[in-house]
Formats: sequence, C-alpha cells, structure tokens
Amino acid sequence: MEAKLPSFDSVFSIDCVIFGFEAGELKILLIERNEEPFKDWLALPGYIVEQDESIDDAAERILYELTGLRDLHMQQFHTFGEVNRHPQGRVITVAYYALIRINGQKELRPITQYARKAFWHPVNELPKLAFDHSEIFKTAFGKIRRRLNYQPIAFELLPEKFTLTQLQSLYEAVENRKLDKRNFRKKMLSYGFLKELDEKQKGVSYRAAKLYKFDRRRYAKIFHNDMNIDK
Amino acid sequence: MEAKLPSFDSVFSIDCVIFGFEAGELKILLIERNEEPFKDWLALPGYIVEQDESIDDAAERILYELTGLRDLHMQQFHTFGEVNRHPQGRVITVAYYALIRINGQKELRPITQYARKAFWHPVNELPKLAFDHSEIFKTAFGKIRRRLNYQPIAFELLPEKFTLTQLQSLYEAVENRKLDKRNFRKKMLSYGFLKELDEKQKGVSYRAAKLYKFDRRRYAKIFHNDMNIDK
DNA sequence: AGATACTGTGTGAAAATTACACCATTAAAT
DNA sequence: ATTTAATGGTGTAATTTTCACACAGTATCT
Repeated sequence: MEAKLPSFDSVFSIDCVIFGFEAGELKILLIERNEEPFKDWLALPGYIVEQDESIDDAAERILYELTGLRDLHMQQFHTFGEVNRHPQGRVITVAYYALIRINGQKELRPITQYARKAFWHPVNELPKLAFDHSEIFKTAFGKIRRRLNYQPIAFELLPEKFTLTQLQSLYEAVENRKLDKRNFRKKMLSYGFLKELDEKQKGVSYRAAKLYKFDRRRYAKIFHNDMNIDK
Repeated sequence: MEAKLPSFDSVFSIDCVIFGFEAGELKILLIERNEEPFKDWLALPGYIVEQDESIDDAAERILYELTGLRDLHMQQFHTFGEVNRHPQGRVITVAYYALIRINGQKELRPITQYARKAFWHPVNELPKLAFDHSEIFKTAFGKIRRRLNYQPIAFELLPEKFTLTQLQSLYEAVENRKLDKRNFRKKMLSYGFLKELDEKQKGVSYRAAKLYKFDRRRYAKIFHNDMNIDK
C-alpha cells in the first residue's frame, strides 16, 4: 500500500541574515548576485536547498558557499511564502539569522560563482535588495532587537575579550537609544556571567579599560531554568 | 533571458497547533487521519499547500477543511525540515499556532475525507502523533508558554466575558504552577486593559464573580510602544 | 604642564514584586 | 432556618529592582 503513494520533490530556499558589529555600527552580510534572476542586485546570502539535506544543514552549506563563512550558529526565525515572491515559480524560503564577530582575519570569499562578492553593509541605509529580502531583513532585525534582552546574543557580536563600554555601545546600537553607564555596568555585572580578565585594552590614547569575557559556563548554571527555555 | 530560466514547483505542507482552554485544562485540536501515510493515526491538522496560495492563506484553508474551524488568527512559529520527516519524500512543513475559545456551538466537522474526525485533546497525556507532530506540538507549547507573559494571548482562549479566577487558572495551566490570588488580581488590573462589566457569573452554586472583558483599545494605547513591537 | 578622551564608581527615590490570611456571598443540603 | 461547601474579594509590609544623576582618576598626546 505504501508503495502506491506518489513521491514528492520540492524546491525551496534558505536565506541568511548575518549580523556583525564593527566600529560601533551594526552591519549585515550582503552578496552581489551573479545569476539570474536579480543578477547584479544586492541580496541576502541564500540559495535553493538540496533534496537530501535538512534545512539546518542547508543553511550552513549555503552561507559557506556564498560567503566563505563557516561554523556559525544560525537560527531559523521565519518562513516567507507569498505566492509571487520568486519570479521563477513557487519557492518559499526559510530565513535564518546569526550574529558573529566581524573579524578582519575571516576573509569573505564566495566559493561558488553565484555570488560575485560578499561584504558587510551597515543596517542603516540599506539599499533595495533582491526578491523580498528587504522584508526578510526587517523581520530579522525586529527579532534580534527583542532577543537581545532575553538571550546572551550580544557576546556573539563582540570580540572574545571586550570592554564594558563596547558592550554598552552594542546595546545602544541595537536598541537605538542611549543607556546610562553606571546602571548598565551595574546590571551587566550583577548577572554574574561576565569574567573580569587581568588584561587591559591596548592601543588607545586614553585610559585603557579592563577587558571582560562572556563565561558560558556560569551563564548556563545561572539561567538553567530561566532563559534557557528559549533555546 | 528570463524566459530561459527553469520554472519551479514545490511540495510542502502546513501543520496547525490549535490551543483551547476548557474545564481548567489546556487542550489542542487533533484529527484522526483517513489517508495514507499514517492512516488511522492521530495528527495535527495539516496538509499540502497549493501552488497558488500563500502559506498564510493555506493555513486557514487547511484548518477549515480538516476541522470546520474558520477565521482564527494563526501565526507561523517554526518550519520543520528534516530530510526524512515525511515518508513520501522531501516535504518540509510550516507550522502555525492559534489560540481559540472552545465553544460548544462551533462544531468540529471535517469538510474533506482526509480527516475522519476532529476533536479536542488535553495537552497532558498526548498520545504518539503522526509524522514529527509530537515535536511540532512541543515546540508550539514552548512558544506560547513564553509568549503568555509578553502578549495578551490569554484572552483568545477565554470566553469574551470571564472572571479573574478563570484568567488565573489559565495562567496556572500554561505555566504549570500555582499563583497567588491577590497578587495576580492586583497585577492584572494594574495593567488597565481589563474592563470591569456590570454583570456577574451565572449558574454557580457559590458567590458569583464579576465578569471582565479584555479591552483591545486600551491595550493598544497602553502598549503601543512596548509589547506591540512583537506583532 | 595642560588638554583630551575615556574609565570607573555610589546613593537615594520610586516602582515593582513577593509573601501572606480572613471575612463575604451564594446555592445546595439538611 | 441553619449549616455546609465552594469560591469571591480584599491590604499591608518587606524586599528587590529600576532609575536618575556627577565627578574624580588615568593614559596619551602635544
């Protein structure tokens, strides 16, 4: 009986919204498309999923092929399924986001020919993007803005060792408002998951600030029953 | 050039997790499948999306066809895309949830032959479900549990006019813990979006409680800049 | 030596959260 | 008429959290 059932194929895609933080500015990763449709347009890194890979695996592969970036923790956040969102037919897309440190060492280098190049672009003043990617970006930005206050995602955007001022300016960039320095530091430290290091900032022309690290272990212990539900 | 591009078809599905509240218990809507695969199994209401309907439209249609329920506000919450989640091939599924009042008047009556019947089942002691539907349910339950405290979703589960005790017992059912009556009432009323009615409960063999209504207008005013970000 | 630019710190007021117990009202049972 | 069972409805004090707010210290550059 099972043998009689028809067998299904499917065409759907993944799009990735990768956030980074650099020079006090929040940025996302864009590619310049080298393939129709929307050839030469700017777009989010995204492509069609293969039949034999899970959507989570596909997200990793596709991001790697288009940008050269690997091993980020991407999270699915929404699926976009308007009938005409893709000019070639019915293609829904599952959108993922990730937050990463922008790091001069990590070269952005498309592996496939589908992208001509990949680069960081500030989230303010984004140009028009291919497909419905502008909408996808907007949704992603809304999600991380809210999530910032419930999950320790800020630390994925900062270098491993960071100053409290850097952390604060990230919050300010995402929330788009000024925060009080004393209250911010008090609150962050009170959580108990920041590890104070014996090191100081270098190369600044003013008093060097202490460096801190996000301590995943302590975090896991502290929020085992609270914020972790979210995972 | 555009004319040369291949044209895509796709097979993917929608599954719905519909929560209701009755007799102090949280329930979800299940169907008994009348079609292979998983014929005779219990499952979430779900089916394949047509090529010419958006996924949001599809969710409404599918739920209606399998259960007779219409005009709920469903919200997409996750897409499930493991390679072998569907025995007939590659079928990812976009999952939606909704919260509704269980109402004796609304008959549960499948329109198509794909479901033999539709019925409410308590969320505790759920049987094994078809496909990966047990996992889908679990994810949905996690989402609404967290959302309960950020968004006014509780009122969608209660009758239009409800008592504070009913509201409290809903919170207790979802959070699975007892709450303090005085603090709960104080807090709920302090929000200012509950409208006290001149009516009282009827047909109870003890002191009748006042009835309240959720006042969407006041809610929208009060939380315009806060919780509404979430929408 | 002075200018510059940022680091790092404390206190008090206000608001929100928590813990906690008893009398009032109604319908049903006697 | 009285009692019983079940829930409705209410306040206060202690604690915790949030918020507003200002200035001296230090490294670097000139």
